[in-house]
Amino acid sequence: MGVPEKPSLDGLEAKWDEWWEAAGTYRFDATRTREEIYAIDTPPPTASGSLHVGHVCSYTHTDLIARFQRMRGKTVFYPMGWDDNGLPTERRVQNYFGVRCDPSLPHDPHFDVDALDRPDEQAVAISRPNFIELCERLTAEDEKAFEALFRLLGLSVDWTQTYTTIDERSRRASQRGFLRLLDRGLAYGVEAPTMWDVDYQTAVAQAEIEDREIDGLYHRVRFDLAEGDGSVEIETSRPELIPACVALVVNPADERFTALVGRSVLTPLFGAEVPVVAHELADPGKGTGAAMICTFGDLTDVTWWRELRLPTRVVVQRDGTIAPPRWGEPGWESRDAEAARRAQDQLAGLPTKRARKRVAELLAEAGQLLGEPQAVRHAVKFYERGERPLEVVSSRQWFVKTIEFRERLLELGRSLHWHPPHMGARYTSWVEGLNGDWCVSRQRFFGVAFPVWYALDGDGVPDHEHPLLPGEDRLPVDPSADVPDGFTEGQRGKPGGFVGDPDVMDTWATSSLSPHIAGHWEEDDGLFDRVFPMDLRPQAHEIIRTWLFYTVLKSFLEHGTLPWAHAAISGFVMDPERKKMSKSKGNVVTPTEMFERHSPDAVRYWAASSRLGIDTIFDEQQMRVGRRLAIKILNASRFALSFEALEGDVTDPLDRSMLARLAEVVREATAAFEDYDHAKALDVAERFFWGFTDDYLELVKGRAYGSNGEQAAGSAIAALRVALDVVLRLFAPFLPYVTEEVWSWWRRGSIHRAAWPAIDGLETAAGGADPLTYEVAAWVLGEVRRTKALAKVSLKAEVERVIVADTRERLTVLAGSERDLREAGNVRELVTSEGAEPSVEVLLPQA
RNA sequence: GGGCGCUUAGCUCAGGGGUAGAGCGCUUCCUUGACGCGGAAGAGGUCAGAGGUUCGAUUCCUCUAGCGCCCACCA
Repeated sequence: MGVPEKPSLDGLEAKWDEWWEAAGTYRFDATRTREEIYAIDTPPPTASGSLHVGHVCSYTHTDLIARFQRMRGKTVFYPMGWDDNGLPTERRVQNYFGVRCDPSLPHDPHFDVDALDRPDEQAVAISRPNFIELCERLTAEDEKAFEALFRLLGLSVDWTQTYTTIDERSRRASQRGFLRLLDRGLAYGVEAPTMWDVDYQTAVAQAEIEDREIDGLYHRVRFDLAEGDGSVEIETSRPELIPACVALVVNPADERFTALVGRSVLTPLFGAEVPVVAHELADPGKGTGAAMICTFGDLTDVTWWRELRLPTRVVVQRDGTIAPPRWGEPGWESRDAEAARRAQDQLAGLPTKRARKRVAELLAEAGQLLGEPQAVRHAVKFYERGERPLEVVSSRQWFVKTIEFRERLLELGRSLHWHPPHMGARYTSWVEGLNGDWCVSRQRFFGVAFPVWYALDGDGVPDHEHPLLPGEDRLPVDPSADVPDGFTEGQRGKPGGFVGDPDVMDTWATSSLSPHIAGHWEEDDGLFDRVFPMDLRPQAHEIIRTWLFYTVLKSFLEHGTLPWAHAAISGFVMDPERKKMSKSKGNVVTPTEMFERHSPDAVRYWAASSRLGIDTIFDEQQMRVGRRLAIKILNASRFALSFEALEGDVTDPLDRSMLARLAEVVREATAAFEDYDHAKALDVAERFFWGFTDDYLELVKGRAYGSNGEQAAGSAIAALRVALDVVLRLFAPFLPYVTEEVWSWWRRGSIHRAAWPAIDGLETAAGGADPLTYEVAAWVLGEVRRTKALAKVSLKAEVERVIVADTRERLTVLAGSERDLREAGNVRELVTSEGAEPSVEVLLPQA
């Protein structure tokens, strides 16, 4: 191609992206063996959001590793997925098309959303398969935009390896995974109390729950003994649950209550006789030491209820309101059912928060409330997307066994290579804190359906104990549209017929199979066996407890192994005020803007200068530095390739010494990359490069022009070319565009398929030289420059004499570069003085 | 309440038992045979605080403080 007269960064992106695509530069080679493959479990970004600089940063980190591994000779399995499964997409489709999903509706094969008749602006109910079609249609647009942006960023993804988390392959993998767990008894369905969001009206898993501090009131309430005099006081922030109270609990070692254990008390207002029981989990230090057990106020209640085999009396309904009274019915016995009914009538239909206030008033009127309620701030559990506290609701859900494998899961966490290592602690603390099996069913619509139907008996009651399952060859199925073997569509919902399971899977049930989906599990065995277990999972730290944990769990349950060898955890991008950049905070910067202003190479430079696991400050200044580096590479390369004399053998001591130094740089950069420390690799390469242009190029350019004859010039030119070749390859993972551009001037093929620089070759070229010659020469030249700058004279200004004082060793090697040094510094005479403190005295002519 | 991480120049960050480092910003200078979308140089620091180990601590240990994050059963 030749060296251009005026090199520029403009237009490199379009040119090289097209070239790489046409040449298949980043195409995965499925014919290679496992040892020759580096497989990455790329995070699928959420399709209904938008990409911001945080994505740019973390995806760049992954790309650096991919490019390094590719240059080391690996064929890189670097797929891309789009996460279009789940609530964000569901809500977006509802708003965008004005529809809502009703899973009970049959699939309409002739459905046309554009022809929908919507006279009253009401959302139109459509079937789940039709709803999924709309989700796929809408997200396809986002996915195109995302791909364009990732291409611009220069990600070396193999764009023929893409998937979406709602596509057929993902649904098939999710359902297959579920059926296999079910078959082995590792997944099970059960009616049990679970955390429930009253607004979304769905069960949620522990991983989606977060604590939030809210204001509450402690109410001190008196429970009178059922027989004889006496009472027990308790404190509660949830008096509205008194009708659901089934026992009081105290610690067995708490002597204050020893005499009461085994006796009964009456619930205030409702007159239900409940026992006082003892359990280790009761904390003598909290409240009065005695607590109410309700069905269900929190997960501790569930534990007590289960372990103490207490009865159930549920008052909170699925929409978060208090149920109408049933006092007097079986299980709702009361000393005064009429009074209990009257009391609960005043609460029925109220949301818990309002019922709380009302109960407090009733308690006060009844004289059962002691003192004024005390204000407290306490942590309460919320669904991470929810607005009201979670309730514990009993419902039928699917679970995946987790708890019994806790020790094995902890072991697996320890054997995973975490980058940085301390991120492993988050996994450990999460697994140690798990309090139940993974609830994988959600009462939502857009998601992967459970491949399950239930036979209906003569009364139309589903038989949950014997689910009807499809063969794996039928997957994916939608039980709301497909029919179980041996039935006909006409039998749907009829006594003696069947119904489909209405729930969908937690999105993580799909995401946790990303290695399986990307690797075509059970569909292309050759491929899956070659890429799994994968080498790398890159991801953010906030989803260690979800995506990372569930992927480990699924891989362990299915294969007994870790899904990957390494986990690279990236930090957040913070704005200059140190707030996390996120769409909701309105402080996001669009990547496109940054690409236009600074170039993709420059943006990558900023991303690459931050290390894994560290939060990064968004810094445009750093992008300017990256741009400057890219431009410097263009110009220095052009210069280094511009000398007309013939390339010779590298014989000059300074040239050899520079190459010896470069060998050290390659060693350090390689070690850093192998240790997943890309920032250090960049730093090492960059440091060398700036010295190379400031010192080495200055020192040898006269000689390269021929000032000392052909052979001396030939040595310089050869060394320049070797060094440039190596430096470009060191920079290639970081600055793919500018390095490819320069490579194309004088080399064949793509630099991104070239070999990572080898130390051996450089050491051979250096002929056993020591880096010291280069170091001392650069030092003396720097001192000459400094003197001239301080004297405010041109760098070209002539120097009378330079006197260098140093050790014999350093003065000896200085002789090897004396001629270059005198020419570069325009120095008439160089004198040395052995033994003294190292110094350089620079004598300028008298003005 | 438990845990993890951070605290080094105005800013963003490296470093590591023995004169404290880089880039940016700032100031000054230079139109040098590639680079003004340049280049060179200068100023700038009790390495958060207190103890301890050591001949010597910014570095190792302990504690304290501040910041950030993760986890924790709502009495």
